[in-house]
Amino acid sequence: MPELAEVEYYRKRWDIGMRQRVLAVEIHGTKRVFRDPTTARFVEKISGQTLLGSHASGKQMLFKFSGGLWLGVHLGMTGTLRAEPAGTEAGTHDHLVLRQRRVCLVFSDPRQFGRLRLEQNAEPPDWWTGLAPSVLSRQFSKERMRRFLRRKARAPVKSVLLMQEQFPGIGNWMADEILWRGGIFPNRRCGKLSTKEIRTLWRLVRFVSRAALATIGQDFSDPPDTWLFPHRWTANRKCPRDGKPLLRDAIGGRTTCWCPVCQPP
DNA sequence: TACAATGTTTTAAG
DNA sequence: CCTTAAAACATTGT
Repeated sequence: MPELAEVEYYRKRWDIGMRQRVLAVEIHGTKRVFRDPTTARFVEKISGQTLLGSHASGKQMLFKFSGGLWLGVHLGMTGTLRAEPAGTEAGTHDHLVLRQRRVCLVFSDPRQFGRLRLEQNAEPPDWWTGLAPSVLSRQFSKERMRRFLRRKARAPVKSVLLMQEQFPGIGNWMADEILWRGGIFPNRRCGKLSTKEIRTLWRLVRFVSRAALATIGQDFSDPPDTWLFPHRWTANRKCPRDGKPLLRDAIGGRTTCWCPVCQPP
């Protein structure tokens, strides 16, 4: 589920534990979310340390603890973060629980496509500092995006929007939203996009990201009904622009929803 | 029952 | 070496 704005929302769930010491750590250490050996081995080191900061970059999160500990969190498809009253028992899919005096901070992930990592260092880990710049930053220039699309000339634009190396935080629903707004058929090859369409895409990547952060990212509220978002999974899917039935099919290996009128092949 | 689910990584093929 | 497609991962819900 989590894309850019959902990740931001979940990141803030742990704010309540900021500057508070972690008294105990509970894990489901054999689960796939602990696939990095160092994390599984050292995660109990968080015990006794204090949560000092949190950051989100695309779909990645990094939590800073005293003692030079950095906890990396990726939510995969079904991961969530939440805070519960102290003493709450861990549920089946609560793979990491950080117990503090007043609350416990929980990472939960039924499908376990998510990932936890832990490093100890004075500086943030390399995997974090090497992440692609935010689509809302100045570094995400039209020129940079154009070069990327040219490199992916034979791939469907839908697949390319999901590539985190260029579009950090964009996921399945955001990609569909961007293409629907731009009137671009999701299976179009990137090399065939016009200069005008590329400019439109650039603008919409930023617009949808910004607007999603302002709604979902704040309080998990749905974007307005004028968006594709609330319509794309409903039984009787209709385009909010023209009322025509929305189509659904796998494009680039992912279920894609589009309007055949707004987004002709 | 069988398939699909807002994601990434690995593997294989071109 | 580069790009692209497909399978794999683990669980739940329709």
